[in-house]
Amino acid sequence: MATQRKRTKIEDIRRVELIAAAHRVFLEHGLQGMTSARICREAGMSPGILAYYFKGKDEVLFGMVRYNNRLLMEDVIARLRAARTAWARLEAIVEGNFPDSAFTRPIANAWLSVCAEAGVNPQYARLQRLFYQRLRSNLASVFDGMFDATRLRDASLVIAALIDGLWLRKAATDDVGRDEAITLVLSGIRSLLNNGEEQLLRRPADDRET
Amino acid sequence: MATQRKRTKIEDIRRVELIAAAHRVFLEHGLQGMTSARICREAGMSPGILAYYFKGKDEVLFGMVRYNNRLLMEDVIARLRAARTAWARLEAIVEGNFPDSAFTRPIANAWLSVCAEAGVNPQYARLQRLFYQRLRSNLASVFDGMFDATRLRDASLVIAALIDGLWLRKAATDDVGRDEAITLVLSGIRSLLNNGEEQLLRRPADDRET
DNA sequence: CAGAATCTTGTATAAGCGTACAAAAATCTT
DNA sequence: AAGATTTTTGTACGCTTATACAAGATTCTG
Repeated sequence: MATQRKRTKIEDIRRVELIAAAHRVFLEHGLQGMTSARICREAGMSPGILAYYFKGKDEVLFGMVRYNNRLLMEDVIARLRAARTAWARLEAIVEGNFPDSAFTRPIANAWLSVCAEAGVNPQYARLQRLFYQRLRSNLASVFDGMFDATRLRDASLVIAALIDGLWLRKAATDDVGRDEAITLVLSGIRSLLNNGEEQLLRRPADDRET
Repeated sequence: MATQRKRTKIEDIRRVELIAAAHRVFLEHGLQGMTSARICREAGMSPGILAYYFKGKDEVLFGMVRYNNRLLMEDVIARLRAARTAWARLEAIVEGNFPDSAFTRPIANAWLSVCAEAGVNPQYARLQRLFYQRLRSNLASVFDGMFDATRLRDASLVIAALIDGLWLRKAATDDVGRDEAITLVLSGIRSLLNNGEEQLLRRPADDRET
């Protein structure tokens, strides 16, 4: 029992350290350059350590993606809870997709390389789909009762596309800042809504675009 | 002279064949899985042939990307030339970004992997930037005299983001068809324009969304 | 402080990659 | 057709990678 407790503790510590190191390497070198050796070196450990705590490199990677998604989602959920109007909830969702000081070129690139890998590795594709479903259900919670199913779908598609497209742009040219990206998405959404749902959504004009 | 002509001919043939084979491999296995050996096997030649006609693998790759970009752009330019109204020109640009029967998951994925690589390889990044500049100058030609610089920039950003986002979505979940994607982008643009530029752009209501 | 369990290291292995290159085959020249 | 040139082949080299594993270091137990 005592041994059990200690073993578990160290094991968890190392796993977290390795995942954190993997995350740093990931952001710096992309999915491609995230090698086992580099992860271990970044964590200040020897090359073989990774195989001791993880079944393989993929396990580290999935752990990392899961970890980050959870952080992101917790943030969005917290913001959603604090929001009082429908528009504020929209803002929360959008801002949650551009996490504070995480809308940077390296991160955009890293995320992009995961998307690219998802096309080959079904495991990644599953994570990707989960991500989209969550965004869509968040949006559904805002538009609940305002839109019919097809209009909800269209709106979700367009909003998701806007967000993803701006991330992609960030990765490519890095000429859009976080605040500008959020403003663009929100004003895009406003345009969509003003074009037919004037009465459905409480007018966002009384809010600030921040 | 005769030798010159013949040599050049064979050389060009092989280069084209290899680029075509590279393209097929690229679509099937992604940028990652596009190895020299596979390209040669796909072309029905021996592994060493690639080094004979190209300086390295990258040269094949850049040739491939350039070739495809040129095809795409020629298509857009032809459509633009045929368009008579501003809205028709917009349609041409948007449709040109969803080439006929090329809006498929494998292609979306392949394109995505190039974007991801562009974050590491500056050569790719250059191609990427050229691509964006062309889209932007095309859009500028439509909005010429209607928008000021900042508004043009915003519109270009949003439209490009919409297009890219839908491609990314295609790669991830493959739940959007080509026609639907075009419709979504065009109606998104319409919303944007209706929200302040009613008089500037000839009303698109008299056009069909096709 | 032994002895055992746990943790860590460093290296070895095997696979896959791009590329170079000698030799073989094909083609052209005269 | 013989010799020269171009084209193609197959292989081999060097490098990088993930992973396995024996041996050493550390920590816990009694």
